[in-house]
Amino acid sequence: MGESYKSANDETAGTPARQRELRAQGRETMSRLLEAGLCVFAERGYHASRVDDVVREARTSHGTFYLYFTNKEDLLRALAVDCAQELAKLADTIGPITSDAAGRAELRSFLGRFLETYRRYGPVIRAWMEDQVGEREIDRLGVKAFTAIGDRLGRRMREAGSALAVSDEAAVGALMAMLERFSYAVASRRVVIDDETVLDTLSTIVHRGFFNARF
Amino acid sequence: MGESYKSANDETAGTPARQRELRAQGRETMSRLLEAGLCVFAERGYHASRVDDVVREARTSHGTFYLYFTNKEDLLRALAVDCAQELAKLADTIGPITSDAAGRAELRSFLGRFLETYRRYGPVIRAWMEDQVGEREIDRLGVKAFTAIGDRLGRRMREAGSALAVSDEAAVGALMAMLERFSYAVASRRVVIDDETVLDTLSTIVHRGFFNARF
Amino acid sequence: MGESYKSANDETAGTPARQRELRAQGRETMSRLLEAGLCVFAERGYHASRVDDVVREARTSHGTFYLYFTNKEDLLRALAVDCAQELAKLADTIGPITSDAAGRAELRSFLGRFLETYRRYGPVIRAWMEDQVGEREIDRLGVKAFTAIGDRLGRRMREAGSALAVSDEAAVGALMAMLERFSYAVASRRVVIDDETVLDTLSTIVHRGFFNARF
Amino acid sequence: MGESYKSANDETAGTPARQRELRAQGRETMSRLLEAGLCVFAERGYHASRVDDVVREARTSHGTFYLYFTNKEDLLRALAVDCAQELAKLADTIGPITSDAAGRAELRSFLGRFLETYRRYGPVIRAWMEDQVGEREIDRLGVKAFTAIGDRLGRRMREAGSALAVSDEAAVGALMAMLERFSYAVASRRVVIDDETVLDTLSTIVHRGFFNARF
DNA sequence: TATGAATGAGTGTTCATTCAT
DNA sequence: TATGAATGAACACTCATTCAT
Repeated sequence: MGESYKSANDETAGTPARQRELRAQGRETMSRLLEAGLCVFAERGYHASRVDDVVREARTSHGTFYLYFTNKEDLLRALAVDCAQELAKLADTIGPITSDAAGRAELRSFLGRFLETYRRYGPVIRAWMEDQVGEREIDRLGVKAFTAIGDRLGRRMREAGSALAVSDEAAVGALMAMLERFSYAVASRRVVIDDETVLDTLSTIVHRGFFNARF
Repeated sequence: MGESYKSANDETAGTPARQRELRAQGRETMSRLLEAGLCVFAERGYHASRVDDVVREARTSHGTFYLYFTNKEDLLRALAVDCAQELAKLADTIGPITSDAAGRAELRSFLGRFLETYRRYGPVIRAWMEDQVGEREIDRLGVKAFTAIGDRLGRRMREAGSALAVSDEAAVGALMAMLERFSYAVASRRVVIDDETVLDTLSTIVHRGFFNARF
Repeated sequence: MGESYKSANDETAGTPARQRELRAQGRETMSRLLEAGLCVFAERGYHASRVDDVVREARTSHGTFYLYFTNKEDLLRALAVDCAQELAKLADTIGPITSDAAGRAELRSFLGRFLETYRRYGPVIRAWMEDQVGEREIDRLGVKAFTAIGDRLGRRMREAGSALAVSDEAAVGALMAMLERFSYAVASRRVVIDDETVLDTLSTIVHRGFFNARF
Repeated sequence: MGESYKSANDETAGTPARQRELRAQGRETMSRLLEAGLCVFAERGYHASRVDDVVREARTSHGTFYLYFTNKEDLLRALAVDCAQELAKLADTIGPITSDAAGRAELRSFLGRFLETYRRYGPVIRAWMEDQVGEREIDRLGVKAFTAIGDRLGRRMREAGSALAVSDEAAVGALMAMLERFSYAVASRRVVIDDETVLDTLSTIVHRGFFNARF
């Protein structure tokens, strides 16, 4: 990833205050800052992260940071744009999740990709879920991205004939909640279990709980 | 709740630096501060909450706060002690969750109580789950409380013959993750669904996904 | 000592804001506060001492303190009055310090009494010497007391024919400086030497340095 | 002096939290802060000095202060390092103090240099002697520096055959006490006497009292 | 394009003093 | 006479942001 400086013109996120055109060196610096943001936010969480930490991680200076981002939130926004894009792609790849073994495989595959995405964009997703963002616009990106995935999963549930859940909305909400928080636990090593086990267990549970699995 | 000033001697949490004897007025003020803490933390989250907000909410002064708590963290600790106690009680009440309708009823009842507890102590639980606490001791309280519930639920799963989950630990982790985050979504009105629907849906899903429900 | 509550009417120091006449219980409380002041000031120094410490030491309450003293400084003033009185008495007892053995004995005796006084009133004297007092009046007490002793010692020097010191004023200043600070070192156990040795050494040195000792 | 930013690497005192490389401007600011510290501490004493006073004196901002020192104590530490160094140098220069006129001249010269050092570093020395420092490490610097001078003077006393003082330790203690406190009195203009007179008087007295002077 | 330096509003905490009972 | 409770001004320290080079 890390191509937000390409989409900068469209989104006005992660755009240097004055300059638009970035040369090689500029792109390199910005990329380093984005990466550092991801890294520092992951360690401390967005709120507790200091611009100072980011700058040190990116081996650049305070002044330089504000050459590329108007403030700390702007860095988050840039990352959020990338993350939302990634999640949108992810939503598109969710194939039919049938009640049989094939459905379970599809589900497992999706869960794996979600976990992977969380591994990279976890801090952004956390900021969304933990309500750390003070700005509508960024929040909206998250809501939109999660809604896209949730809607798709909801549709797949209905296709699977999983009518037992009283409320689709509640079911989808519960599923997304579990996905997000458990991914956090796994990605942050709060829960230490190898990925295979995690995915096996999770797909089984979700398949049975939400997708009417038969076996 | 709000009786931490009773258990103060045992726990030394939420106790004025020098173990003062509190009279009626003092107990009243302390109780107001605890309540205000819960309220403010719920609105803004622990980290973003200012001592100033808490004292304004409690209609008292800045100085008074430090008469009862050594610092902001100490207030959190006091609340955490209460919360942990509540959760411990909750863990004890989780009866057998069989695969039949009775089991589902038991599960639903537990989920309802959990949600209720979350409604009161949500901010404390959030602080635990979102890793906002800088202190081991407080964290330990949370880990212990959640472990107690998780262990109990895990035992109930095994009793229900729900052997399909590859890893008990992963399953319990996923369940707790869903419980915590979905309760947050519901309690904070980020997801707006009436409690009955939430509980119906959740108990069905969890019953099927984790407790081998037959129907 | 501790009779400042008797002289209260004359000095208006250490006098309760409203009441003048103290009954037995009142005198007892005030005395406890004075003693506590001495004790706490000695440990932490006047400036660093908290009213809270004094009150705790005197096993009484915050409110009570302000029943007897208008503020922290007022407590110091009360002690300063006592101390000044003591030092004045001390000044009167300084007999002729001749250049012979008898003079040295007289000197030693004075030094012993000074050290004793320092043991009790050290913190007050420190406050004077370290310029911790923000109030003219209290300062004046100290200056007056020290001047009285210094004058007397100066006279004894001249009587001893110790004309070698170029400036009487400077000599007296140096002597008082040594007395005060060395007493502090000894009384506070920063320098750990038994009193006999201290007095032997000091009297010898001072006798030779300031009083033209022959032997 | 004021070269603590040079010795920063060795001592880690007075160094910005994160070891920054200081350019000309930075060094200039730091030097201004050190100078201001000396100035303000001298006026009010270390304890009573406010960081605010220091930055006002240095004509800089509150935030800037914390760019160079982690806290008020750290500023004191930086000054203490410089002061200790200066005193160590001073100790090395104390030549033999014989009982004759030459010895008196040597003594007078030392006293002059001590007074000069006190004029600059008085507040630091005061902080040491008045026990205002809450930190072992800084204290140790002072003890070490004073011990070095005291040891040297003690040796010179013994060389001078001044065996009359019962206890070397007590004699040295008394001498250092006098030096410190009288220097304070002179440097702070509490005692107003011109330097020549002070030095003449002091050297005579000390020579006779401690160094067995013959004349 | 890069950087070290400077800033000041915001926040946590202490403590002398006053108040109500 | 005694006391626990309350207060708020004063101070230390942080950190996002701006500035000058």
